[in-house]
Formats: sequence, C-alpha cells, structure tokens
Amino acid sequence: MEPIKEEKSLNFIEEIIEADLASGNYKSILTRFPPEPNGYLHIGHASSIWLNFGVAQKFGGKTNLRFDDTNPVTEDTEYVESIKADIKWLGYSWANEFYASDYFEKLFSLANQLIEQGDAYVDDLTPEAIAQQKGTPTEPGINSPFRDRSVAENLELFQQMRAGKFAEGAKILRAKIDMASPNMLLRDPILYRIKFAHHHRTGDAWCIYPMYDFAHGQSDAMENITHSICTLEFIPHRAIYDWCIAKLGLYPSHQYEFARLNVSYTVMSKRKLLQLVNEKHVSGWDDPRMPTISGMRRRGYTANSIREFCERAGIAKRDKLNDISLLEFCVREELNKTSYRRMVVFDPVKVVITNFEGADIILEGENNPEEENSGIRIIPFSKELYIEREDFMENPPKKFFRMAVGQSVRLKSAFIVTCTNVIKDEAGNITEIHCTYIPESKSGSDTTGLKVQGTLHWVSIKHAIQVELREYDRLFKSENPAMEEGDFKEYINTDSLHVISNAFAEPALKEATESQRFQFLRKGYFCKDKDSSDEKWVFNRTVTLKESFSKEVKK
RNA sequence: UGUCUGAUGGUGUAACUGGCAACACGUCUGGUUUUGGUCCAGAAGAGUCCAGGUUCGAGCCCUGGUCGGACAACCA
Repeated sequence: MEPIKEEKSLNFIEEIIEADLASGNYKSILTRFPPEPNGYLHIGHASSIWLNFGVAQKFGGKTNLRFDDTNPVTEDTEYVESIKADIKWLGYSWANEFYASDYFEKLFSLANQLIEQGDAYVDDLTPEAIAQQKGTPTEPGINSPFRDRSVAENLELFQQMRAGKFAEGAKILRAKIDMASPNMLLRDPILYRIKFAHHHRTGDAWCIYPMYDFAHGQSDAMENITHSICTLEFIPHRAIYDWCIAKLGLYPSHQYEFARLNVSYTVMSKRKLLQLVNEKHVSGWDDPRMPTISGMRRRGYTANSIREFCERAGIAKRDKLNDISLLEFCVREELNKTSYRRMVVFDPVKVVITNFEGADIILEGENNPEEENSGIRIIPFSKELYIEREDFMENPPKKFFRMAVGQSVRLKSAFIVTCTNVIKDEAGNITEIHCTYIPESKSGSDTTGLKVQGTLHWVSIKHAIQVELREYDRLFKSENPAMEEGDFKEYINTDSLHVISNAFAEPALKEATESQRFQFLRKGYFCKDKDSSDEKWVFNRTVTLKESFSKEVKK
C-alpha cells in the first residue's frame, strides 16, 4: 500500500525538533512565518516558508503567519495582500493570521514592566551621540548620562513619549544591559522610538513603535511559538531575544538560525529588488525576470517546482549560493510531465509543398507524450507552411539533422518531406523552400519504412496565429551581484529581455489560458502572459529545453 | 584588537553520531526516440581548510592555527 520511501536524513532544524518532541520538551510544535510587509516575497522567502510550514506539517504542528509590522514608514497593505496571496499560491495555509501591531498595547505594558524592574530607561541622547557612545567591536561603550534616571521618572517620560509630547528622535527607550558587552547588540539596545507616522493598521493611534528586538521575541512568546526559525544574521540578536523573555518571564520560545537561500545571477534582498522596481530596471515586482514569487509565477514557474527546489537546496548553517541550474531542473522536471506540447515557429521561413494538391489535411498530435491520457489536438496541414529559419541550411555540416536541399526530414505529427530547391530574392535571402511530401508517411500510419534523422516543428500558414514571445535571460551578468565591488546595478544584464513579435503558432494555442503551461516543441516551456488580449497572444518563456546541439556546435 | 558563526567534488546537501566519503544538480560517453527534449546505461570529478593530538580506526572527538561571513540602523 504505502510506497516505500527512501529514508531521508533530517536537516538540523528537524533534528532539533525531533529531539524536543522525543524528550517531551514540547508536546507539539508551533512555528511562525514573520514577513515584514515592505516588499514582495522572493524565492529566498519561499525557502523559509517551506521550512516553517513544512517542518510543522511534518511533525504534526502548526504555523502562524505574523506580519512584523513595527516600522510604519516602510510598510503597506499592498504588501500584506501580495504576501498572503503568494503563501497560498505556494500551497500553504496558516493557523492564525497575526500582526506584531496587534500586540502594541501589550508590548507597551511589557516595556513598562521592564522600566519598573529597572531594566530599561528613557534616553535623551541624539542618534549621533548614541552611536558614538556605543563603542566599537573592540572597545567598550560608555554609559549614557540618562542611564540612571529613577523608575518613576522613566515611567513618566515613557508615558509622555506615547502621548506625543516629544519630537521624533528626542527620546528613546533603551534596555539597561551592559555597555561593555562584547556583543554590541547588548550595549543598551533601543526598545522604542518615536515616529509620527501613519501605520497601515493602527493608523495614528501610536507615535512610538517597538523595535524588532523588542517585538519579535515577545510576539513569539505571546503566541507560544516553540521554534522561532530565522536567518543567520539574527544570531547575535538571540541574546536580546533570550534576555527579554527571561526578564519578562514570558513563554520560553527559542530562536534557531539557518542560512538564507541565495540563487546565482540574481539578488535576494528586498531593498535591492525595490531599487530595481523603482528605477525601472524591471517592469514591476512581478516582472518575469524577478526572483520574486509573483515574478516567477508570471514567468511560468509552478508552486510545486519551487517547493521541490527548496527541498533539494536543503537547509544548513553556512552561507551558500545555489546554482540557478537546479531551479531550472526542477521546473523542467515538472513541466515535462505536465505541460501540453504545441508547435510555434519563432523565426519563420516559408515552405511550399510542391506536390500537395487538394483539400487541407487534418492531423492529430498528442498533447503530451509523457502523460498517457492527455488526449490529442487537431493540427491542420496545407500546401504552405512555416518552419524555423535556423532549421534549414544551404551548406549543412555533417551532423545537421535538419532540412537541406536533397535531405529528408519528418515534420512532427505530419509527413516526411524532401527539400528540392530554394527560392531567393535579389539580395540572396531565402524566401521559399520547396519540398515534396510523401503521402504514405503520415504520422501514425507510415507505410514507407523510411527512417529520417530529424524532426522539425512547423505550422500551416493560413491556419496559424501570430503570437508575441518574450524570452528572458538572467537579470545579472555576475554570479553573485551582491558580493561584487561597487554598486550591484553595474552588473545588470541589459539584454535580459528578448521580444519576438513575429512568431506563428498552431491554431490550438488559441485556447490557451493563463494557468496553462506549454512546451513549445524543441523550444522551451511557455505560458500565456497577462498582457495578452483577444487579438494578441503573448507568451513568456519559463525556461528553455535542455539543448545539447548548441553545445555540439560550439565545439 | 572583540564577540558570534561557519568550512565535505564546480554547486547544494548527506555520511545511522568514531568504521572503506554518498545523493542530487552540472559536466562528459554511449543507447533509445516522430522533440538534438524525455528516458536508459555509464564515466570523470573531493580524500573532507591546515598542523598536531587521542584512538586499532577521525570528515566526525581534543588543541592550536588559517580563511570566510555576521555585528557599531531610532531597519527587519
């Protein structure tokens, strides 16, 4: 019954959870995915989503979605909506939808608790002064002159901060930890700052907002998150995370860190992606060249292939750069099994079947040879066809299994044709290729016994529809633009979009919907773009087919 | 000059916790094929950052180095 699955080793997070469950530390687990709504989700987030939701699923636990919305100036509901849509599209559902801003009141009272305990104080220092007194990694910082204010005074001041009595930057609330700590984050970190900014959820109810370090751990604790999984750069923050929970006596959530997923030839930071959008290097967050979930979806990537990629890329603690070829493998693997085959000629040259007379012939082509019950579609065949200009050569090299004068090829799902001659214009360009066809060689009922080396895709001119194709190349010329010298934008590949407006497709493609994925025979995987209309068909290339011939040619 | 953190084929992960370094992607061969795709068969490629130590035995343990990354935002 149950298919025997190969025992796969657990990643280090799963090992921790398994041990926690086995030891009885926890009866069940609760994770959370905590995006800040200040940008669109990208493939790196997909890895985190896959981990947080996947690990909970695997061990019978649940996952909360919690928006980390503690900085109103960068956050927006547009992002909230896109993030929710992307997570759903990836195939995950959250147990609860929370917002850090839901906890503002509670967080405020926790801050007061800290003050009462003598563990926090209001500081009047300027940002510059604070930075200066912070010390350096090798030199200790010095105490603020306001560090020893009385509890009563701190309580009063903090209350006034909330009441809007002070200007932005005039006062902050700091934790009283240790200005000489070797961990710089522990040198009296800022807990609250004043911002007279409109919040996407709480509106103008607040003018003080908690910092990440005071919001995240407490939010985890309030939700009883058992395993709070984040990326490596938060390792030094764990000390504050634990400090707050201990001082406040909250539920002991624990933070674990893993290395974020990176992909070669792109960038994976919301700040950088936002720049690409704002400075119009791409058409938007969902530009098919973007590593965003929405961009990849528009390009034709499937949720399944993205999850598969995350799984294969794995989870570890060392910085890594995943090869884009693994992502491409994952999407090809799925699309090969699931997508319908269609014929589209990208760069047409006319072929005349000189011995073809009479009515057009209706042929059938299988939708997908990899899928038994995928059915067939109708393909009309007539006297005048288009084939790919690159599929004909006047002086072919020896391993050219395509069309040449005197050479025979199979037209996919149709007939074997033999090229007899070509017609050229005055400039010497080929305008027509003349062929004869063998009526007995019809696909499925071939009685000729002939074997030909090559099979070409084609369309019947009078039945074809004109389509626009958009081919995408990598967005950056550098394997790791973020690590290069200078501005990452210097490494943008300015030739990453190639539009083909004069391509012709077989008529069956008229029925295409945006959710369908196609393999254009011998060319690649494509999907219909949202820019399409009733009169215009636009298709995005998701990924090419593997191409060993071009490698052969390069030799 | 501090603290934290990491190091296994080109890339990414494993190695049942001390027992002949494995899997995937990529690369290369050959076969099949009405897609130069898929599929099938096979190959090359690391001796585990370095040096010591413990041990019958070390990628795993110990010591000391080296190199990489993070940390001095009123960002998350």
